[in-house]
Amino acid sequence: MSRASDTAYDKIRGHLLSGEVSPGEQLTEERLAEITGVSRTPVRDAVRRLESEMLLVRNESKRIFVADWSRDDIDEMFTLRQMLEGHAAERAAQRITQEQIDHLEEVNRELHEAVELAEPDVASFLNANRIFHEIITDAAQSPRLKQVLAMLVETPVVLRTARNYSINDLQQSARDHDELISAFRAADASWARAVMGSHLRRAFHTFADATEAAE
Amino acid sequence: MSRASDTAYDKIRGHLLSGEVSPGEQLTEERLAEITGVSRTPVRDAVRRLESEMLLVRNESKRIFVADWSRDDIDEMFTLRQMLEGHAAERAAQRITQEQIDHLEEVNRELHEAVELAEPDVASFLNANRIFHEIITDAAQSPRLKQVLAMLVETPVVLRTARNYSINDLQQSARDHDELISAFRAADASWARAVMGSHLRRAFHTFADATEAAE
DNA sequence: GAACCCTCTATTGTATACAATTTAAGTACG
DNA sequence: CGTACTTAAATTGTATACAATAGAGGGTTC
Repeated sequence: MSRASDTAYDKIRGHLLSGEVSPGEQLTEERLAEITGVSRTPVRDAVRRLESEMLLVRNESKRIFVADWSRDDIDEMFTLRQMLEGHAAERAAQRITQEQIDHLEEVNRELHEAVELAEPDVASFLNANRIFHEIITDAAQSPRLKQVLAMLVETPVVLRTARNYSINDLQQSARDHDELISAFRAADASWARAVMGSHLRRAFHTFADATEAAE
Repeated sequence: MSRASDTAYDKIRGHLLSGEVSPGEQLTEERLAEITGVSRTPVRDAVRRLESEMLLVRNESKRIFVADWSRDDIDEMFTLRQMLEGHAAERAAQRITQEQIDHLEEVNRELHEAVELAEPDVASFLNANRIFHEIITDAAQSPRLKQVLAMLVETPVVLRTARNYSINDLQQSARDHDELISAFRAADASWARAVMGSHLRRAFHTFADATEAAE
């Protein structure tokens, strides 16, 4: 994508993830154009992308709204990621390079540091976590799988809930990553898939627990 | 989508599936606008959709090309569909209505008729097959899953190869559908998933055999 | 004749005006 | 009152002109 189109995407996405707008709220192309400082044309491109990520939805007459995510929606999203990232891990175990394993270790070192503080640095954790999963997706060497997974990104509610994750949960997540790296080193596709599966399923329950606690 | 945008999508898609254009061939927005009879704006929307279906690809400088599919790409596509449609069948088994089962039977009757002729009507077969799978995806009641599966549609090469499928393969496909309907009637999610899995995996080998035979 | 630079052309990206459609608001009529 | 009809406003869709960028070709220099 191009410059204006990308900045529009980034700004709108930031807006949606920050929680400045509420689920169900209507947005118009014009208003988004004002916010982002570009014209409606690149805004429309950005909106299309955000629709495919389901951060925005349209009603029957094409008007744009901030998506609302039920607990079941999020459950289903994690289930799909579990299938697809499990498959990605399996493929990656057979294709990953030494350089990529080194990169995984480096990123996971940062992730460990972020969660072993007295007060965990959740923003750093989320960032390192995202990069870690991206490296695996790339190592799977399937453009189609990569494109499909791009639609299943973190949702605003999951990102905001992450602030309430317990230190234990965050550290378990880091240990899952350690084990994934072991599976990749052993080039054991089945192991990699299994670890990725439990990693993502646990992530859903961590989210669900944190949500209940907040209520 | 809107009128001009939809007609552009349909016409370009038809063009790509018909085989009038060859893999790797460059297309320009302007030329597509001429073909479709609308301006570049809706053409750009249509191209975005076809990119997400990977019928079109862009090079590093954003120029548009007809996608080229290797055998491995198609293998991977069927594998992803197997996972996701298997999941869809599982969910559908727990949610499908009597009306939807009736609809599946009606569509599959047409499919049977198309493949039990002396000279099978492949176009009717493909159409009924597509509708059959769509009903199941709808019955799964997961908007996200539906959106993801929309990216994994038939490819030009698979559609063109279908002309070479043997009568046996086509009839086995119809029998798979019969068994899926049985699984839905029994509301047996595990059975539905298993049948869908073997159905799609066999479909890949049918394609692969037909391709080899043609060479 | 090969490497580099320059210009011209082809192609995609952006802004904007206008068209089409949908929602909202009034207003008349029962 | 409320219901239906009419008109106005809001919103998205489309066309088009222009801007930005990438690619191709051609010429110059060594």
